[in-house]
Amino acid sequence: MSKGITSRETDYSQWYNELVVKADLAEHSAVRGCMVIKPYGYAIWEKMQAALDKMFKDTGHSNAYFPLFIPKSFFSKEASHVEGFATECAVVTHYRLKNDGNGQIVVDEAAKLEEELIVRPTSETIIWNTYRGWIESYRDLPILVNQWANVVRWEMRTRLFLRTAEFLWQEGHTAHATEEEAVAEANKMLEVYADFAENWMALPVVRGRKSENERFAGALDTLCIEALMQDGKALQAGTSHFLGQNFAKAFDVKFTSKEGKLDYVWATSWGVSTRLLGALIMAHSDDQGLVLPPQLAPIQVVIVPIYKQDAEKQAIGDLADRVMTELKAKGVSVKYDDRDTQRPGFKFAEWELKGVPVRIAIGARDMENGTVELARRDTQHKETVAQSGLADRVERLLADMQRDIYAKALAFRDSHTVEVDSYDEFKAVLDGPGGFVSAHWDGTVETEQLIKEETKATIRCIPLNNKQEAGVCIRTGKPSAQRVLFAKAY
RNA sequence: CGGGAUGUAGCGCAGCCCGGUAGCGCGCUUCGUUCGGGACGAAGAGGCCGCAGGUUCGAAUCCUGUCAUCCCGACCA
Repeated sequence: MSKGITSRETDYSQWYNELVVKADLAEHSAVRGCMVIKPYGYAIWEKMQAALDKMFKDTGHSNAYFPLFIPKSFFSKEASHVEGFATECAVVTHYRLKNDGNGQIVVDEAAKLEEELIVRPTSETIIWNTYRGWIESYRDLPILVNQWANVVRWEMRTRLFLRTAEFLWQEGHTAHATEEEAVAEANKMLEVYADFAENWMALPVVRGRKSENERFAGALDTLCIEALMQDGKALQAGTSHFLGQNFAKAFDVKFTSKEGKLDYVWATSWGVSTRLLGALIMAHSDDQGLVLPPQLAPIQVVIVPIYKQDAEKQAIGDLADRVMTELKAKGVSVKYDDRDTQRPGFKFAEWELKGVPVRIAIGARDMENGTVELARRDTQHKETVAQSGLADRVERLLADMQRDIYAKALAFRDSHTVEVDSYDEFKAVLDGPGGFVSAHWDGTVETEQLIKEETKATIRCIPLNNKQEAGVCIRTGKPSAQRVLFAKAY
C-alpha cells in the first residue's frame, strides 16, 4: 500500500477513485464497467441492506425474486419505458457455445433464441407481467413486494459505485386498488429512504419531486432524495415512483373492486443502489481516507497494541480482551489488530484509510497509568482516557460521532445552498462554490433543457412542501410560482 | 458514438526519438535490528515489453493492423 492519497483539493475525482481502491472497497474487474466489490466494501453494503430490509419489513413489505432475463417484447409494451432504457440494454441472443475445431470457443449460431432476452435494467415489466396472474380482486391488494437484485445498464462511462454497468440494488414494486393508496405508498417509501440516509448514512437529503424532464421512464411522478457531495455536486440517492396505471394497462392487470367494477391496478416502484456507497464515501471522507458513520461501519472500534516484548503484548492483550467483551456486549463491533507483521504507525494509517470510527491504542505507558489513547476518525482528535469506564465512554463517543458527522454534512449543505434571482448569479455560483442553487424556473422542459446546455446544471428536484413564491424565471423572465433546486449532478 | 492519451514485474513509471535482448520506486520473500504516527539494513524472487503481422543479422524501440483501458464530451441511478 503506497502512502497517502491525492487530496480532494488537488483532484476530487482522483481522490474518490483512489480512495475506493485503497480503502479496499472495490476494484475494476476484467469486464468493462463492472466492478468487483471487495469484502470490506461489501460489508458496508450488507449493513445498508440489513437496515433497509428491516425498514421495508416494518412497513409491511416482503421480499421475492424475479428473473434476471426479460423477454424483449415486454419492453415495448410501455412506450416511455422502452424509450428510457432501450439504448443501454445488454441482450442475450444465443444459448450455446461450441468448439470451432481450431481450439476456439464460438457462439453456436444454430442456438439462436427465438426471442431475445434482455438482462434486466429494472424489473417493472417482468413483475407486472407476473402480477397479472396474482391479482383478480381488491382482496388480492395491496401487493407489497421488494426484490434485492443486480441489474445491468450498459453505460457509456462508468465510475466505481457511482455508475457501473452492473449494480446491486433493491427495487420495491407495489400494487394498489386506489390512486390515493399508491401515492401514499410512494411518499411513505421516500420517507423511509430519507430516514435511512439521515439516520444511518448521516447524510442530509432534500426530499423532492423530479421535473418532467428527469422523471423515471414510465412514471407519472418521481420522488427523490438528493444529497450534496463535498465538491458541490448533487447526487440522487434514491427514488420512489408513482407509476399510475401505466404498467397495469401495458400488462393488462385488472381487478374487481368492492363495488364490482373492473379497473386497472395502481402501481409504485422505488429503489436505492450500491450508488449509496458512493454517496457515503463522497459526503464524509477526507484526505486521510474514508470516514464512516458508526452506524454503517463494519468495524466500529479497532484496538491497536503497542509493545516491545511478548510480556507486554500479553498484558495488553488481556486488557484488550476485557474491553472487547464489554463492547461486544453493547453491540459494538471491535477488531483487535495484534498483527506483529506491521508497526503501530502503519496500522493507524491503515485504519484511518479504512474509516474505522474509533481507535484505541494501548501501550506500556498506558498499562502503567491505567489509561488508553482514544482517537476518533472524523475529527482526528486524540485523548488519553482512563481504562475504567472505557466501554461506556466509547459507546457515547460512537453516538456523538454519528450525530457530528451528520451535523457537519448538514452544515456543509446549508452553506452550499443559495437562492439566486439572476442568471448571472446562477452561473457564478455554479462556476464557483457549486452546491444547490434555488431559483425560479418557468416550469417548461425547454427552459430546463436550455439551462442544462448552458450551465450543465439540472433541476435536482422541486422540494416537497416547497413554499409558493411568485417570481420570474432566471432564464426566460417568464412568471414562476416557486423556486426549484438546481445543481450539477453525478 | 465523437475528441485525446496510454498499454513494459503485483502497483506506479522510465527506456522508444537515435534498434544490440530490460531498469527504477513501492510492494513481495528470508534473516536481523526495530515497534507511542506509514521503520532500517542485508540478501532474494518476479517481465515471451497488450496481441498479430512486417522491416532488419538483430525489434520494447521502426512500420501496418488489431484489441483493451483511461481521460474529456454526448447518455444515465
